[in-house]
Amino acid sequence: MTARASRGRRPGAPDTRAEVLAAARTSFGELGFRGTTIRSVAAAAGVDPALVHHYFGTKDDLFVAALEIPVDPREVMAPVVAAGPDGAGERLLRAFLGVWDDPDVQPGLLALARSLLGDDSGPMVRDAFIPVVVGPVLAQLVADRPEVRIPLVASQIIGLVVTRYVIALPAMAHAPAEDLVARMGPVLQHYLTGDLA
Amino acid sequence: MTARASRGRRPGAPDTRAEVLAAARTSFGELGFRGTTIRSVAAAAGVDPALVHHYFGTKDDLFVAALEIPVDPREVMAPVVAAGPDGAGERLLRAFLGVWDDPDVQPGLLALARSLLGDDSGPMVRDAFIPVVVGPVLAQLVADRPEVRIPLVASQIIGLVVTRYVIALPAMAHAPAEDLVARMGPVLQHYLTGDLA
DNA sequence: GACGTTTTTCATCATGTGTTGAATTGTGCG
DNA sequence: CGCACAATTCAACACATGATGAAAAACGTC
Repeated sequence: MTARASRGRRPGAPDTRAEVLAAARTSFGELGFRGTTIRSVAAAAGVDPALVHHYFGTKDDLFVAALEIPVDPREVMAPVVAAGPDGAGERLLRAFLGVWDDPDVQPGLLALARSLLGDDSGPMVRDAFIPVVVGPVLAQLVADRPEVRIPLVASQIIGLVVTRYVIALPAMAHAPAEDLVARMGPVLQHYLTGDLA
Repeated sequence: MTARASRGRRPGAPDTRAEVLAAARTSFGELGFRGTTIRSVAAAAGVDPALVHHYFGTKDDLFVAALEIPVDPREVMAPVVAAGPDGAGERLLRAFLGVWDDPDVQPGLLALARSLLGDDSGPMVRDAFIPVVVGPVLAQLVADRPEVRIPLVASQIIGLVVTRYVIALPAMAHAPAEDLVARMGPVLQHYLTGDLA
């Protein structure tokens, strides 16, 4: 306790730990969890594989560290839901794209998405992610029959994520966010509050 | 040529080869290419791993064998495009769901989709699958600006595939096909021929 | 019954992986 | 300087996987 000041070596001038984490993020985002190897991450960071284990423990630990995202979904969505259902489709999309297009956040989100889609984590996203995280937020925007409308909204948003970020279809990946808001916003609005046959 | 009739042993009464192929299909569909192991496929078929190699060669060969699908996309889509743009959204969706809901075809398609999404085959679907296979078909249904409309259609259909088959959100997975046609058909129609802001 | 062919298995190799623990280097503090 | 501690690397283990080639088992044909 008594001013147990640090002795010994200080963190290296180039923050190696951060470089390893960044390499892990992009690798997880591009190749998924199984496709990413500790050795390849270490190589990308110009470092020995054992160092990766030294900083982050097991591979799973490294994965959750790579997923750490400086964004609170509820905080982002608060203004969207606060403004009521009118025009919610476009605001929802704008907020969503704002987060995903942020270069600081995108690698982590991509890693999350890639693994949720690829590595047999169907149950994860089906039983936890959608119902617990995004479900309650969308529920406040929906006109009625949320059990029907929310999956429809999810389907269009997931399609957007896959085509724009995961697969990166040129027309989707390079389109300005506002173009997508204009084209897909009405569809989301329809799913949220429109007539549902 | 001269009635070189088969001598030796005949194919086993329970068609082992077919069982191995079926096991491979479901495994590739549930766990993707990387997640599937030759040993697990052999175990699921109650068979020695070497037998898998004996029938289908390498793991890649097994994969393409598992993808063999008794469906010609152009044949399925022909009536859809033949009837013209009116109501094409609903017809497109109906034909699509008809194929995917066929239990004979679904495992192979799932394996294909899972791997296209998961195993870093972005370039594959981006540069080959969409432009070559589905692009030309959709191009015949589109009002104008195909480079904008086709990706939008793709995004909604991919969202449907992911939520209904890959992730299997209950509301999407258990919905009767006609319900989905009624709810999402108009959206596809809008992407195909509607006003695009 | 004996041969030939196919099916099926056994034993094995080479490789890549996650992980670990000891050893080495480097830097600041007394 | 020399000590303490952190950063970093080396060497190696245990394990799973894809793949191979030879042997054994099953079955129809002559």
